[in-house]
Amino acid sequence: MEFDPDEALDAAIHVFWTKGFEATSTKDLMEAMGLSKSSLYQTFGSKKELFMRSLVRYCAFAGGRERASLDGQKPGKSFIVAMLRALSNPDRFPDDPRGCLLVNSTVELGKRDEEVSAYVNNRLRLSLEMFEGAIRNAQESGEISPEKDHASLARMLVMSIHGLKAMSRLNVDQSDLRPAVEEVLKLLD
Amino acid sequence: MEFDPDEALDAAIHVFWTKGFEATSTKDLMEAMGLSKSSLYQTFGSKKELFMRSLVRYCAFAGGRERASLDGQKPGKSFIVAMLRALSNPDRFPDDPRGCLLVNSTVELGKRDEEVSAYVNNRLRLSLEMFEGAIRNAQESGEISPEKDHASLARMLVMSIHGLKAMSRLNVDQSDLRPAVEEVLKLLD
DNA sequence: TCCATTTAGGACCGAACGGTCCATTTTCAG
DNA sequence: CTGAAAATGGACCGTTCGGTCCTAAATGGA
Repeated sequence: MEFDPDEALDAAIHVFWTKGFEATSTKDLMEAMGLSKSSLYQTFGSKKELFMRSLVRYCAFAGGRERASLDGQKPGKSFIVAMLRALSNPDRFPDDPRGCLLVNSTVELGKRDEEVSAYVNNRLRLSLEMFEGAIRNAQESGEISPEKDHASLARMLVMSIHGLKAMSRLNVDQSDLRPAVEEVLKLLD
Repeated sequence: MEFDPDEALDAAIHVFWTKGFEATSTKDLMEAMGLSKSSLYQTFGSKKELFMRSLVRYCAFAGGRERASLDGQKPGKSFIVAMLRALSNPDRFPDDPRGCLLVNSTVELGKRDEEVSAYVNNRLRLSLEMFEGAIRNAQESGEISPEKDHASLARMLVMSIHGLKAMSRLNVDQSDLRPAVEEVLKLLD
């Protein structure tokens, strides 16, 4: 039976997401992915390579639902609001580890691994550009005051998301974070 | 020569802060603390206990300078502003790892270690209460509109700090984060 | 059916892990 | 100076780490 590399990657994502890179052992990965050690190394080369593949695949899907809901129209204020509310919704994927693999990786490996650092930096830039674009669109359509600084607003949004996802790693009542996000969204008014 | 346990702890803090718990080995600790393995285990029991001691000591000092600058007066809006600006100042301690050991520990261990999780939760509560108190003080003195919700504002501040510290782990230009913090501070007006 | 490719299983590797133990040396107070 | 306490270095422990390799079994296309 040929295994599906994407399914296997999804399982790997889940493990790395939950435990982090260092605390995940090859044994953890074999069991979660349902692969023998030989197949694992044959297919993915090394733990680190597998991690990078997982990270890339994770990013390809993260936030995809919200982006998809745009359905071709230009993102504006309502897109930003929907995105942040969705991110602060604890029931988003009931069975997945809370927090964000990208944020986790930033904190765990950002200072220690060049490859991860470079990749995450790139994703960060894309994310910033997306929000900047949405803010500018909203300014053109009059949803957001044109006097506001779209660059610093976008950075503020990205920073808030990082805070949200970092705090989600605690077993606190997630609903406590929604009002905080609502406060942040007031900056768009 | 008797060694100073506090100095040794400071060295341990530095290592855990930089590398995280999992990626720090006993060898790393011995070298950084200048202790033999025997002395290390004699004095601190285990890697985990040493980590907890480090975390507690870190917390005893983190933000202490700003709290000290209060000099007895009740914290208000200017305290909050000063605190967030100080936290977003990359040159705060030139030689220490960027980011925050508490936030790092939240992300790395929050979901996986009960003891760390409980401690960090407690710290979080204290932090929230401090900001809530400061906001209420500022509302009483008229610095902040009394119509604002001090609870969600405080959560928003704590969340922003988490975001700031998480993003600080990347080798990005730190000065990019200051405008984001300034945006957040506008919510206090 | 046959053969080449995949996959599985597990033995095996050296290194590093966290941790223990003890004999020796160093320190310091009386 | 002396003796107890503290610190050291290093041997040693079992386990696990990431990773390799080889053989045997399963698979699927021709």
